[in-house]
Amino acid sequence: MVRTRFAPSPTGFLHVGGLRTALYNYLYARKNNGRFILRIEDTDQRRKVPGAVENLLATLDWSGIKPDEGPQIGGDAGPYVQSERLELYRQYVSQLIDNEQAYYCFCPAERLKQLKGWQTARKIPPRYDNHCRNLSANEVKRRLESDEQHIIRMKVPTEGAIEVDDLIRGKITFPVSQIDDQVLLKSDGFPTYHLANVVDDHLMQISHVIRGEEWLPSTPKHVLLYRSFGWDLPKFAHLSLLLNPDKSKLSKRQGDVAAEDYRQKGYLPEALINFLALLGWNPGDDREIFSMDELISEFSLERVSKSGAIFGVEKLNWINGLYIRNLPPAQLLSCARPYLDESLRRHNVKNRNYWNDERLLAMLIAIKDGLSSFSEIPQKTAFFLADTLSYEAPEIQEYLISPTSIPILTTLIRLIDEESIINGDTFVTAIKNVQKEIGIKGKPLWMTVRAALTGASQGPEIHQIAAIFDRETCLARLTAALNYAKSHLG
RNA sequence: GGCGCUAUCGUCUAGUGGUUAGGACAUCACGCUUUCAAUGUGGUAACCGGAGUUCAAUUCUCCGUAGCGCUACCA
Repeated sequence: MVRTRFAPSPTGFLHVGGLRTALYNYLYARKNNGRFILRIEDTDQRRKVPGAVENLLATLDWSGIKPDEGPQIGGDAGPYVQSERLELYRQYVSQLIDNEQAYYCFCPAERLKQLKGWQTARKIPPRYDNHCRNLSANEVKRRLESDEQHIIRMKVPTEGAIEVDDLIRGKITFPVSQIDDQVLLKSDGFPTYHLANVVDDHLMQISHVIRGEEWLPSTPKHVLLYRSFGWDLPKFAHLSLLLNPDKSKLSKRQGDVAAEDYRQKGYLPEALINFLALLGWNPGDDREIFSMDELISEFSLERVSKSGAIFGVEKLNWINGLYIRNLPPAQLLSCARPYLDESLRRHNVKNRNYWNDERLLAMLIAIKDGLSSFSEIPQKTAFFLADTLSYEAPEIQEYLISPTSIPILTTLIRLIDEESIINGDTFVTAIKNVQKEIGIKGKPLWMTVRAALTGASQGPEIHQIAAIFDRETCLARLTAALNYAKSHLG
């Protein structure tokens, strides 16, 4: 039975790198008819952020990754929050103490700090000096009885090598002499990551540990722990890191790193997932677009690449745009709703009778081809919603403050005024009739109308715009532009 | 400093002991469109360096270089 897990610590928001790790774990479990477990690693009380767990769960849920076991859902191997498993770790660590594979350490933090300073000053590798490794049983007993503050350290062998067999990278050898006597239990009674993750992965019967590359160097420590306990090893797979455009580890400084940021910016979860899946994995052929179900049936660890990948927003934009364009109208409207509301709010639109769903959807359809994320909606819809347009841009004045603008607009207004109903077709016919009447054609004609209607030199087709506005709005805008032209042409 | 990982177009990547080194994004040109997009066609663009193995290395080996990670009572 394949069992994978995603084990974030609740120190903030869900990092997109973490989301990718979660995704690969999820895909691998689903692909192999296994189970995907979510576990919260909150063993560092100081770094705990209120609300982080809830946020994590919500964002994961939004992304479409659904754990089979975890906090809130439950499961046979719970609890799934490490701070609720303290007794378990204490129990297992005392087993190691009994077997002399771990020992009490009474070194105060101050001494360790000094030691480290001394070592780095002499450019020797900072290591614990095993000061408490060989304390006599009597001394340990005495100091424990006098309630001296202590931690528990793993007794790491002094020589030999640990070979880790990684599913993505192959065999990797680590000299054991490089490994410190790791802290297993902290003075506050909480376990360190190393202890907790080994105990939990074993107890939760995790078969494949798929995690970030930053864990590769500590894997031999974990292997040592599995051995000390006499447990079978899970399989390991270490994923490359996600990077900034300058190849440094993906960080807040250079853009958005929280999955939540992308959600807020109007990226569809399906698009983010699709993009993330391709960042380090490929199907072996030319396909680029995958639904979650398709990813599940195609995924394999063999096709995961070893090198770090830059999180390039350009391609995400392309994928997201593609997903937006393929959205059925009803979904397009519901996904865009928050951003439409923002647009309406910005322009202080009160007349929701006029801007009803039908009209909003038509507007959305008019602009959606150029959209790479929903957050562009307020900017792209501004000219539809604004009460008054600005004609100050040079490329607008080129057409409006021109000898041809007054005859064009005057004639068009008259022709439209004669129509009882204005839609895309009748509006376009009216423009063509302007051409017939006054002989102005081509760009000067059409761009003047566009400028008058939108205050911009580019946008959706005139046909579409006119279909969205009603007769009165069309007339009002043309008249406003005509007045502007008149006032500037003397 | 020590240990480890990684190295193909600007980016994500495919691939091979002999290939015109393939695709996608981005970019450029053209077509479509009386605007902009979307879309279609085409173009520019890459095997980190040096040795070795070999008839032949981008591919295998070693060395170097660079980038990254780890080196906490953080995960």
